[in-house]
Amino acid sequence: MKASETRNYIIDKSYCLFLCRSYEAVSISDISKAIGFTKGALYHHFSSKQDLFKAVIDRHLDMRIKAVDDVNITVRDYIEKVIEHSESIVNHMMHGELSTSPLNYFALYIDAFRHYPKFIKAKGDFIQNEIGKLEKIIEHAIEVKEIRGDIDIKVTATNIFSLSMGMVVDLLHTNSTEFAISTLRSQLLEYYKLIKP
Amino acid sequence: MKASETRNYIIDKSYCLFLCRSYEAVSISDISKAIGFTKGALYHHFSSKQDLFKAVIDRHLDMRIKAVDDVNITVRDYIEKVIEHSESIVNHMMHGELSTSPLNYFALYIDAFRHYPKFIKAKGDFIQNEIGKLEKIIEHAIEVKEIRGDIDIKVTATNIFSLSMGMVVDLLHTNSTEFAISTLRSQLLEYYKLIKP
DNA sequence: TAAATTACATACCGTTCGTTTAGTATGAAT
DNA sequence: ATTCATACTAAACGAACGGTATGTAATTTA
Repeated sequence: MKASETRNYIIDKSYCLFLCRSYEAVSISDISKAIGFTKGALYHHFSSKQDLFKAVIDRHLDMRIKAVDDVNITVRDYIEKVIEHSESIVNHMMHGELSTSPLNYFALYIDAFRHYPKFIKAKGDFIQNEIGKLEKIIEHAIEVKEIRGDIDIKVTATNIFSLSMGMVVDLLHTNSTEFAISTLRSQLLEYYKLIKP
Repeated sequence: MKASETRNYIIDKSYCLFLCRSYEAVSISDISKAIGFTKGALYHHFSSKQDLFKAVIDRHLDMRIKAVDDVNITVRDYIEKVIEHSESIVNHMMHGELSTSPLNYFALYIDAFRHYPKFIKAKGDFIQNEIGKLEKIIEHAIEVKEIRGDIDIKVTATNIFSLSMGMVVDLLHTNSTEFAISTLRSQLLEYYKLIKP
């Protein structure tokens, strides 16, 4: 098999293991069993366990979650897009080929933070950028009088962002995607109701 | 030394290690070095690593975060109490005797979820209870016309709760307690402004 | 077609893992 | 004074850890 194919194959299989257990809990032997190759083969493609882990994170956790690119949309549309996007992510988590708990995704993020320092910085920048976009959308919405003008733009953006983040805490305990999504929808729409003129 | 004292001493020392690294990453040898006793002594007080870990969680993560007991307060007071309470927790995290990142607390929660099944249930119940209390406070606030009557009580309670949860995401990336707390305050007060009559 | 490189397997390295077993001071109770 | 449980130490257990050295079949290159 071609090297790059095998490499990606190993990364994908390892991803499943790292996702369902922790970095430390997954051994090289576990991985070699899962991929059907020996440890020697594994170390032919990756220089160390950390090296493999970083490759896993780069491939599977670095895909930027751009729910919305266009900043020229209404807040209402933004909310709808965020809900749609959250739904697709959650469904992918829970009902995808490897159905797993959102808790595992959190855990993988934390593992990435701990074992791959650059990742935490990238993630922080991403969030800042997302909120920045949202601020512009809100600013525009005020101009066209979609929402009230007496609100704090920065804080409102943070609030809307926080609400979508709150969903994940929800998911951690309920384990029902339908409930979590419908709750998120209610929360965002309630907030939208409040900031309408 | 008395058994119970030693036991608690071991739990406290182990807590520091489990907090700063993960369950798997902390070995029995690490712990025995930290406590200054041999591994044998450790196994005299605890039957297994898991047993010790559960004791750590019971002692250090089970202290219910009851920011507010009284449901006969205004929403405004509730918000103030939540901020105060969050501040004290965050300060304890970052500037306590063992100054650590909030990320570590998250990680410990996840470890608890994974290695101590009953904990996840207890935590879910606790959150439900907290939101329930908040609902009563909001209900009362509507009656006395502190806040608008046209809001959804359940959703509003969830929203306020989500905002405080959003702070932790903030903390994960900023690492500045002052900023996180002041952001939380702005967020909650902005929301309060929106639900005022 | 011969040489060189790639892609793997096999076998093993020293270390550390969680756990157990046997033994020893210590202090209280009989 | 003797018993006896308690609180610990010391040493070792097999298993598993991450990693490596060497070997070999297959593929590519010259």
